[in-house]
Amino acid sequence: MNLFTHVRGILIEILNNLSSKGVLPTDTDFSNITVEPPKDTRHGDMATNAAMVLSKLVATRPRELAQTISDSLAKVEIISSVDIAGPGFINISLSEVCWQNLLSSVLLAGKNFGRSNMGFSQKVNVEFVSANPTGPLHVGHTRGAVFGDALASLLSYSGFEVTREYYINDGGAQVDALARSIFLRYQEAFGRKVVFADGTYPGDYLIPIAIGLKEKVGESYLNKSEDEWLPELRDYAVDAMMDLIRSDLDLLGIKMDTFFSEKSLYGSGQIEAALGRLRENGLIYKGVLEPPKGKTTDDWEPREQTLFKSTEHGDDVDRPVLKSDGSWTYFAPDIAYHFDKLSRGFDRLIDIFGADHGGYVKRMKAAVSALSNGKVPLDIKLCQLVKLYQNGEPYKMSKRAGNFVMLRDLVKQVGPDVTRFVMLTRKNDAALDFDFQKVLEQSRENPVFYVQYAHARIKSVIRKAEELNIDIAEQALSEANLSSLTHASELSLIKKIAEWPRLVEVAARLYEPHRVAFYLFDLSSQLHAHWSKGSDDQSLRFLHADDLTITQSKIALACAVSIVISSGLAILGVEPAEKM
RNA sequence: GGCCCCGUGGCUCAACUGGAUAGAGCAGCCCCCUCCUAAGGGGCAGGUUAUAGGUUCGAAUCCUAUCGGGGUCGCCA
Repeated sequence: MNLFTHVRGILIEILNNLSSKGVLPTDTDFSNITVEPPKDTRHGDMATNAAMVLSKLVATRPRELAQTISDSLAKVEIISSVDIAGPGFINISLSEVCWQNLLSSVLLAGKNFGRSNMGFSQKVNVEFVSANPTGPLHVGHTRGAVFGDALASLLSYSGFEVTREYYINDGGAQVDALARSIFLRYQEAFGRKVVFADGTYPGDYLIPIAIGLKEKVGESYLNKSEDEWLPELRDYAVDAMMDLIRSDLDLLGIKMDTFFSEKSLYGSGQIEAALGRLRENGLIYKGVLEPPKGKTTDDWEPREQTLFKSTEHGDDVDRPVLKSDGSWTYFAPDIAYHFDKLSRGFDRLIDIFGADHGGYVKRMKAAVSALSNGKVPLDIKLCQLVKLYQNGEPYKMSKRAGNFVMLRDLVKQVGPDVTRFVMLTRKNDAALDFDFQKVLEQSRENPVFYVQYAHARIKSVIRKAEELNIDIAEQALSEANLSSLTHASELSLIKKIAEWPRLVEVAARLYEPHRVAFYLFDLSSQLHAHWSKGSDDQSLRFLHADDLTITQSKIALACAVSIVISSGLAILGVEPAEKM
């Protein structure tokens, strides 16, 4: 349960009451009235801006209105005190019993504490990674992969029906280049000398693929012309690359629900159908674009093109859908792909792009808006670059030198948990520094270890409690007598736990899984602080061999913290540590 | 030049999308293990939120301009 929405409900009831008494106008909009934890805990447990928001409507001073509202709030059973502060905040404190009861309900809910139906089972499609099938994933893809997967988990935790999807760019010329590169390696496997020209892929990862090809087709390709082997080899190549990519994703624990092939859109009439839909709405026309403003226009020539009128839907310029040779631009199958997503009945679409694709955001949104008549929102989250460091020194990657750091090498070196957590400790639209050494440090500077250590400490005392014959089942703990949990440090730990459902809601609404990581760090910090207080004040320790009732109540608290930590880590895709 | 993102203590970042005295970690100084995991905790110090205006009860957050950093810019996907 979310105590904040509960108290907000009580508040709204009071406000409705004031409406019917004529103190407030009838049909007042209460939607921007909030009940939130105050920044400073000395201000109480919760604060509402109600009086400040509403005072304009009734032409009274905020503090005066606040008095009226707080008179009613003070009568509510779970509320222990109400006061008015600053420009008209109403600060609310809840009774100790209320917090103790909350702890019980957390234990009763177990790992479901924090889940919500905020999404109303709406169908959401999260498209992410979608790397070109020309090689294994590298670090550049990793952030988007982790972000998309965590966002998908977060949304599904919040009651959305989520599909994880990968768009395979297997339609373009790069697949030909890939096939030719494999053919070179294939010739090499027969001892021939080969040269990798510009535009081919010289990476070692193609060697085993070519050997596989040799085993499959023998010598049969050696003396054939390109137009004979190329069509077959294209499919073989893409399949092989997608196997590589799938196994890379596996290393991070990412399972896609759907792999959607760009190629499948060609020759099936789907691109024509999508563009047909736009044409019906009068959004396809032939015209000449203006040259880009201010940019050097040496090679610019006015040219008539088939254009999508994306400016009708918020884009800056209209976008071409046909090349001069009559084939589609990249954008055309992308429109068709999103049209396909719409036809599959999703209520909202989310695309995760690298920041270098920021220029496509407006046109893609325009396309979805046009195709769905503005009914289905497309949200595009951009992931900024990851800068690699080795002991504080920038780690240089060069595509030409071929020393690109691969996802699998990264994960092999630091492990999937560290990779995932660290990638999520920054907002998606801020650049991220990733230092191979620092992420393995075992200190407070490393959030992964800090959170894991908190969890391991809790698990350790729970194991010891079990040895004292305490029933550590969540059900039993939820029924324990918790009235001894009255110390400020214990109550503030409970209050931090109580913020979890609200935090999840905010993070899900804003598509910001990093908030989960920061919350877990905060919660762990409080746990560590509380733990240390046990050194000065024996009564705060979790284990009391001479008083099992007290011990049980303390273990209930510890257990609730571990529940929230593991739920949060589960959203991030990180395994909680039992021991360290 | 157009568009998008970013600018917060010496460093790396938060700030519940407009709330109260802007919070953490690192680095610096001081302190805490006969005691559930010190891989931890407590304290001191450090800020005109790039700059200048504006919007209002109230701005790091919204608007305008300027400066600085990154990305991107008509048939490459």
